[in-house]
Amino acid sequence: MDVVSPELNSLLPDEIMDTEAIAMEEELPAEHLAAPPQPEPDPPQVPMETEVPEIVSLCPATTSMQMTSTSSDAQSSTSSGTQLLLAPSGLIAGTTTTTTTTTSAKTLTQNLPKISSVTVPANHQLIINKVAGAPAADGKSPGTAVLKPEGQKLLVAGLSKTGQPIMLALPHTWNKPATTQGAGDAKGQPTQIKMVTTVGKPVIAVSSASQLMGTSTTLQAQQLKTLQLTKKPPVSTAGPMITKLIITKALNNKGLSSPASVAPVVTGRVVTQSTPVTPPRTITIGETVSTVPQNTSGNSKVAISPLKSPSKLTVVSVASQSPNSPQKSVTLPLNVALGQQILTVQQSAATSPAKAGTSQSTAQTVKPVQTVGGVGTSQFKTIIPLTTPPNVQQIQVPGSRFHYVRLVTATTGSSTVQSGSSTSTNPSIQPVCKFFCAAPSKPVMMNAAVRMSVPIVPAQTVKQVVPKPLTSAAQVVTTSQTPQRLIMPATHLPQIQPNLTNLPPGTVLAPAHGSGNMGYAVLPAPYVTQIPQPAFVTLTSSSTFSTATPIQTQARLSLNGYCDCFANGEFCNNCNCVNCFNNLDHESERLKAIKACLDRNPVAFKPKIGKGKEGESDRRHSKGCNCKKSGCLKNYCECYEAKIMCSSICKCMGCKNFEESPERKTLMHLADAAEVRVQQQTAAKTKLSSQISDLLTRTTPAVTSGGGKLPYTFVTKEVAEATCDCLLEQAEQAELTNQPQAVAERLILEEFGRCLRRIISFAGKAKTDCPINC
DNA sequence: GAGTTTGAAACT
DNA sequence: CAGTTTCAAACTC
Repeated sequence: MDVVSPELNSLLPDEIMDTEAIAMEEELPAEHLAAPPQPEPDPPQVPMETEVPEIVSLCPATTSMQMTSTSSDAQSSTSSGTQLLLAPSGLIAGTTTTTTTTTSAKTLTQNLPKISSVTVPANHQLIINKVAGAPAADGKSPGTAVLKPEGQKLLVAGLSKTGQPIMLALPHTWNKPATTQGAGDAKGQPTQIKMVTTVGKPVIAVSSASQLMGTSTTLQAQQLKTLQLTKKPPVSTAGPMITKLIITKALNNKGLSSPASVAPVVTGRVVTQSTPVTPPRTITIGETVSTVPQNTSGNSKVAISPLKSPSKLTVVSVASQSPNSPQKSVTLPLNVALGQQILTVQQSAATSPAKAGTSQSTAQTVKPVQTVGGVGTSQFKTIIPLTTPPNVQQIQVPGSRFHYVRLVTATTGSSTVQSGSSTSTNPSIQPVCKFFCAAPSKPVMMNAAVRMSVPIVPAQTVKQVVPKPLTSAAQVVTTSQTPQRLIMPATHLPQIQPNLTNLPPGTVLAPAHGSGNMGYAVLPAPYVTQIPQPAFVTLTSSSTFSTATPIQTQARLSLNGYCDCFANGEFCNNCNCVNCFNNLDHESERLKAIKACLDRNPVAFKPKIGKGKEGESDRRHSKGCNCKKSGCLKNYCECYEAKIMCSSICKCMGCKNFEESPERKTLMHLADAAEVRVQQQTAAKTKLSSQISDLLTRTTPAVTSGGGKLPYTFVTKEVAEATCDCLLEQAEQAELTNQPQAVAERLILEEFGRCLRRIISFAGKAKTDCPINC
């Protein structure tokens, strides 16, 4: 039984479709299959505190990619290929999903070949191991079972919005990308990553041979669809290296009618059936002959969409095509209509349009590749070109909230990624920017919404691609909302882990031009704003990065660690930096600085506040504070600032920021009291305003109804005299009774009030009785 | 708003 | 690893 230990899972981001666990699983020796693996000492990464892409799919970035729509078992196309099957994911995190996950998992297992174990760790990740020797066909074979006899692993990364578990099947041949990275990957052994959902419908598989071809057939609207991408690396010694990307997702398109049921698919096979709570999203896959002028021989465009924030669009472009490979023109416009979000992804090859797949794109045609699941909100679809796992590296940089992916391929093709204009309203993404310069956002609450459009093209391939209408074969990636985006170097970083699922919402990845490794960039919103025009972002290839090239000169002025914008992986925007290099104009310096920072401190960009170990508080400072004078009771202390107590890892002196600290309690009480006062004051003001407003609304109509000015009309000389008489009478009575002056004044004022009420009453009555004359 | 204090990060 | 320097936020007046 291969199970991710709870402890390990506790260290993993709940909301992340954790592929890291996958990598870890792969590292485990075979003998560990019988026993739960020991968690690694350190969490693979700090949990992202923001959104998590619902689904991240990768597309092969090498020579060719094909997309063809097939039935459920179409994915089992070419033999030795790396298959990635991504199932729709939705809300992954959440403690409340455990039950559902378990139930769904059980359902799943019923249709799967003998599964030795089904475990649902705390983070809702489930790894299912098939019993060795079970009569299950090799997953590579077309139409065969997903699980391999050796015991293929299925990882339930989470639950989709509809509650269906997201299964990620790991091939035994899966190798840790970091170690197997390399264009060669001469093993020639297929690597399969299959993410499936227990709920789904017949999949539309897209398979291809060399170029990204696509034929997508919409079996049913709102059906689960699978996109299979096949790619062949140009260099393969042991045989054709084919990377297949199969993405299956039950799309939840609110705008569409909900299907009665959807058949889940595992590698093209229906695993289970269940009735989705919500209608699956539908992504339209439109494929047309590439007509957009592009320099790149082949490219794939992938859009990764944000999780929580509907406004976020992540675009990952990674397809590279070898010049020698047969050109198969494929234009794959993907129209994703998700509420207000429309995502269009195009993939096209330069030549041979005749080979282009014929996928009908309709308004409801949906592209399978995407995912995203915002928590409880309509989300984007994330489409990520997939490379073979070994060629995928994750760069987790700025803050836990941003993850970068580096895809390394040996291809020379360049790719173009384009993102259309988008309107964003959400902000939940802004994850990280603890001190986001341009926005007042604070660490945990980042709600800086940024509208922007990020066209990206590979360096040296700068061509403008005009976003086209979403209608059919639009060849742009459009999102209604876009988030903060970061740009990261495609350098080879040791800490890079293959985890494309951790791509932050709004992440835009694009391949860098040039042969060899491909670079990807994540562009922050500010970055876009710096683009004077719909220009394209030129991405720097990894080759430009030299080892440990600290910025010692001017770049350091603003690219040092002191800049919060930089520390948070953001471009400076509207901040007060002097000689700022943290901008587009100094992209290379910035990238080098990032590299230098990461060389010094691999976790430099990770969030400081992460999860504590099991049994400890959920949140704790990752490094611990080092306060000496503040007693950890001032905002100088990062722990205190984060509203968490100091932990054992803190090196502070005279710490008073612990549970039983009287000083801390006092501060807390004072803070609470202050807050209560503020609330009370606010409430009082609100109430007073309401009363005044109410008084005006009640009295005014009686007095001024009909447009007349009754108060003035009825306060005649006689009325005034009568009122004065009443007041005098009241004064006399007070005097006769020897009332104190204060009491006398009060009685007089009360009498005056009564007089006014009578006047108003008469005025209103007169108005009603004689509306015309009055 | 200016000056001081403070602690993280960079640097040596 | 420890000490020093730099820096910007937090804090005080």
